[in-house]
Parts: sequence; C-alpha cells; structure tokens
Amino acid sequence: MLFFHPFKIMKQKLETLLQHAITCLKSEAILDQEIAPQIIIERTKDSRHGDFATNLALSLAKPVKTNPRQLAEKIISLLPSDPAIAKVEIAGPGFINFFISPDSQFQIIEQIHTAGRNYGSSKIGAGEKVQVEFVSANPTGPLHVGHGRGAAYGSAVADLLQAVGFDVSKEYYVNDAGRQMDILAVSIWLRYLEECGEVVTFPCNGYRGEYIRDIAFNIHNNTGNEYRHPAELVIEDIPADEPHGGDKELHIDALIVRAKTLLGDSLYRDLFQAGLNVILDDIKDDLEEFGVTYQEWFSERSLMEDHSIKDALQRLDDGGYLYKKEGATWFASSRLGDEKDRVVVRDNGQSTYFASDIAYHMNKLDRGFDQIINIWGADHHGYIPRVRAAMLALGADESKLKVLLVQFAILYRGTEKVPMSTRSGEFVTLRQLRSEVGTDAARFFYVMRKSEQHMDFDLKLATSKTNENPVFYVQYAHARVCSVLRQLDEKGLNRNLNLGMKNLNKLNESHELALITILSKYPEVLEKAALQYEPHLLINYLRELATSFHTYYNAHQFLVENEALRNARLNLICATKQVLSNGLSLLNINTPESM
RNA sequence: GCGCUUGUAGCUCAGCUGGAUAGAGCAUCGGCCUUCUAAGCCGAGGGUCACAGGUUCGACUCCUGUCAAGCGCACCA
Repeated sequence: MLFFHPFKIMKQKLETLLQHAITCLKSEAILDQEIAPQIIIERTKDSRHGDFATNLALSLAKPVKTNPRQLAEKIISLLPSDPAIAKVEIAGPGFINFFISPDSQFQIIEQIHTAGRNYGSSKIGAGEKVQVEFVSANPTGPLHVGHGRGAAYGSAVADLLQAVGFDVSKEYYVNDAGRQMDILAVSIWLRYLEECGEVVTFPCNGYRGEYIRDIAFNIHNNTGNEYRHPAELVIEDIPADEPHGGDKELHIDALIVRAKTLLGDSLYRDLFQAGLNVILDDIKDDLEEFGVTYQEWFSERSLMEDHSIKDALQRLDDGGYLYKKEGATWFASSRLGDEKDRVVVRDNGQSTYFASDIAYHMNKLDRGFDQIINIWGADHHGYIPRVRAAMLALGADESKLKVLLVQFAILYRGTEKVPMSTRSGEFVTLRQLRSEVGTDAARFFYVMRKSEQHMDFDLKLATSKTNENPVFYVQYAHARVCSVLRQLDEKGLNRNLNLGMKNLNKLNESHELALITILSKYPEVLEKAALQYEPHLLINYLRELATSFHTYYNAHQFLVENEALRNARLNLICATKQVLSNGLSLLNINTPESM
C-alpha cells in the first residue's frame, strides 16, 4: 500500500467507534432511530485538547434533550477500547477529545521514510482530467509582476492537483489575433522606420516599451530596408492623434490599415509574426526560468484558421441562442444568467474576442476535461457570467468550469505606489523582480497570500538583502538538518536507521511529540490545499513545520552520546527534512543543503 | 446606479467552511552563542475581528442592512 495515510485511518477508526456508540444510544432508546448524525472529527488546535476531537455530543444534545457534557460522558462510556487511543476526555462545553497513543504516532516517521518523496501524495484525483489555464497574457510585451502572481499561483495549483492524483494539463492561451496584436505590429513598424532614418511621430496609443525598439532594430539589421516606406506616405491623410486634437483610436486604426496597404498582406504578416515570435519566446523563457512549464501553448489564431469559431457559433445558432441586430450577431447570454446579451460578430464581419473564447471553451470540452480551471486577473471577473452562459449554450455541464481570480499585486517602492501600464512601458517586469529578489523568494512571496487577497508587494523590502523573507526561514530549517548530518560525518559517527526506528519511543520530549504531530498532518494539508486551490495553506504549513523544527533544534542536542536516542532523533529530523523537501519541491522552490 | 472582491494587532497577513483563551511575521521592548549554522530560540506589550441588527447551545466565520477600499459594467482584448 503505497499511499498509506495514518491520519485518515485514525479518523476512520474514531468514526467507527463513535458509530458504535450511536448504535448503542439508539438501542437504549436515548436517541431516536431516525436520526443519523454526521460524525465530524477534526484535528485539535491545542495539544492540551489531545489529537482529535468531535463535537458529536454538542450536536446531539438538542435531539436527545440533555446537556452536552452529560451526553458526552454517556458516549464515552459506550466507546469500545482501542490500543491506538491512550485517553478520551470531555472538555469545554462538551467536546470529546481523543489522545492518540505515542506508539501509534511514532509510526509516522517510518511512513515518511518508506514513502520518501511520495509522502503526502495521494490518488484522490485519480481518473480525473483537469486543465489549468493561466497567465495567458497578450504577447505584446514582457511579463510584468502582475502576471508573475498568476504564474506562481497557477503552477502551484496545477502541481498540487497533480500531487493528489489528478491528470493535469497546464495551458497558456496565446492571444495572437486581434487588434492589440495589430497595434503591436504597427508599433514595431514605426520604430523600424525610425531605424531606417524616417521621421515619424509615435502614436500615443502604441506600445512604447524599449523592447519594441530592440525588435525593430533586429528586423532592420536582418532585412535592411525591405519594410521601408517614406514617412509622408505613412502619415498621409491619417486622422490626428489625441495630443493634436484627434482621436487616438481612430489614429491608430488608420495606421494599421495603412501598414497593411503599404506593406501588402505578406510582408505585414511577416512583420507581425516576427514581433510575435520574439515576444512569445521571451515569455516562454521567462516562465521556464520561473519554474513554470506548460503542456500546451494554444493559439487563438488557430481557432480562426480551423473554423472552430464558425463551428462554435453554428452550435449556438442551432440551439437558438443567436440573433441579428444593428448589423451585428448577438449571443443571447442574458437568457443564461448574464446581465446582457453579447456581440459575437461585429457589423464589420469580424468576430469578437468573446467568440474566440466560446470556441476555445468548446475545444476544451471536446478534449474531454472533467474540470476546466481558468485563472484570471480579478479585473476580468465581469467576464465570468458570459463564459458560463456559453458553456450552458454549448450544452455542457457548467460546473466543470472553475474560474479562480487572482488580485493584482500592488507595487510599492517604500511608501510610493509604482504606476503600471503596459502601453506606457512603465512597468516592473517579472524578470527584473526575479533577478532582484531571486526566483525562490518571488514564488514563495506570491503564493504566500490567498489569491483573491489584494497584495502589497514592497519592492524595496523584497529587494533589500535583509532577508526578512520567510522563504529563508523554511529553507534554513532544511539546511540545518543537512548541516547536522555533515557534523555526524565529521565526528566519525554513522547513522543507524534500524536502531533509530526501534528506539522511536525514546522521543518523548514535548518538542519531539509536537514535531511528529505536525509531520503527520502533511498529507491532509496537501489534500486540502489542492482541492481548495489554496497553495498558501501549504506555505503556512511549511512555516509551521520549520518553526517547530527550529524550536526543537534550540532546545535539544541531536548528536548525543546515547546511540539509540541519537539515531531516533536523526530519524525524526530526517523525516522533517523529507517533508520540507517535498513541500518546497512541489512549489518549485529550492532546498539548499547549506546557507 | 448595478455587480464582484475585500475590511482581523502600528504594518503585512493567517484563522482548518459554525467550535474551546482570535494567531503568525515584521516593527517595539527584555533575555539566550567556550555545545549540531544566532538567516535561530525564549519572553513581554499590542484587538470593540469596519459598524448595527438577526439566526443558535456557540458567530471572525452564516443572513440582512450601513460605511469604507479595489475592480468591473464595449460591436477592446
């Protein structure tokens, strides 16, 4: 039995015992036969309350019409005895507290040793295909620190799900079609023309980042004047830009049209593609260096090229969900919970971004995923009802769709808010952040907070080398165990695994028992963090584990004279090292052997 | 105006889906290195859980209302 979880077995055992007591209560006519109480067994917060507790007496007090403490006493008297349970107590208003026998607790150390890197993993998600789509930033520039949070969170969620047995596929939706990409192409073209020596005024709505100049520079270097046209022709009869009393949208749209006519379809496409490739490659490298990898990079444009959009719209039409109004085609999403209907084909014949998204979700459904998880920036929350409506209209079970929102991190430099806008080119990139604080710290920091929580990210603090960052605290615990093992070696001592396992019962210091209890919680923490999509629970756990270890370290010497005790302690701290390593690795954070 | 999210220590955040005395980290103050790394440990102070009602044995947690902050309400993506 590879995935053996003592805690689960313990809970099941307690449940069986309590069930027995309930049956007795019924046969003694204390409890009505009809009532089937839910037995809830939870971990205690405080070790003085034992290891597990149930509120059964509290919830049954009313139907039984007696006070909870009296009932608890009765229940306890009806419990069969069990060697794994050392003590049962009544506490507070009527809780029943269970104290697990130490022998039973010690088993966990052997479990961890046997399971190794698999300790904590499970199969609860077995047989279920899950897709996690995240980041999916427009390939119009480098990723910034806002995307970083989505990347860290999304990959953590996916990896957690994988660890508990789901068949997970990570995917990036590439918005390689649409107006924003045209604006990118034009921005590159204009910078290119500047490289050629033409004098053009850059549109206020264009992408102004330095990376655009780099791309233009390279294109000019590689292809010479192939894309060159005189500036006069480029701006001839173009409506004025905003600073000159015009409309910036009209201005840039006219420039797009001009670029297409002057360059022709083929050259325009080449330019467009060159920009896309450079930026997308950069994003891929960036994410990979951040420890984020994907199974699939899904192209929006492919949905147009293989007629998926047409097919999807056809399906909506077949269901009677499409209608024409004012030259456009509308999806009657308001009939399916959206606040109003949405355009899917504009009056100029172009399909909207939403139409692509409908096709994309149809494609996801067709690929047979049981769960479709979309991780979006919180600013897109208004978009959820229309996608749900699309799922329904496509005849899908909309509960398959889960949208998890990530609040943007608000950047500060000290007390000063850092303004961010991709267009203005004024942003801190993920790459900058990583090089300043390190990948480990960045990942840890991002995932440390609940995803829907607004997050203040103080660059000054994160970039300062003062190491207030909790990631070091956890890594340090791991490094300390390694250090102890090195010391063992230096002292010419050997580790005797079996001797240690035989003497686990010598671990009776309160610090040791506390540490063992925490180690035993890891599988349930992992399971919960995965099923609730809350990786911060894992971080919290690792911090708690590290604290417990550091406390123990300071209170007791591990490398003691007594060989039996020494090896028992070594087994305990090696189990700790294993769990720290499992947790950190899952989050793609390094586990240094020395610091 | 409508909708979504948030409001917990001076600051940044947890709080196991309704349980026991609301917890960490940072900051402040006081202790601990001839002993396995002091990036550590121990202790102290600090709270009307935004506010007001309600539901029940029991509410930070659920319901209603109010206030405050962020975001969204396109034939943009």
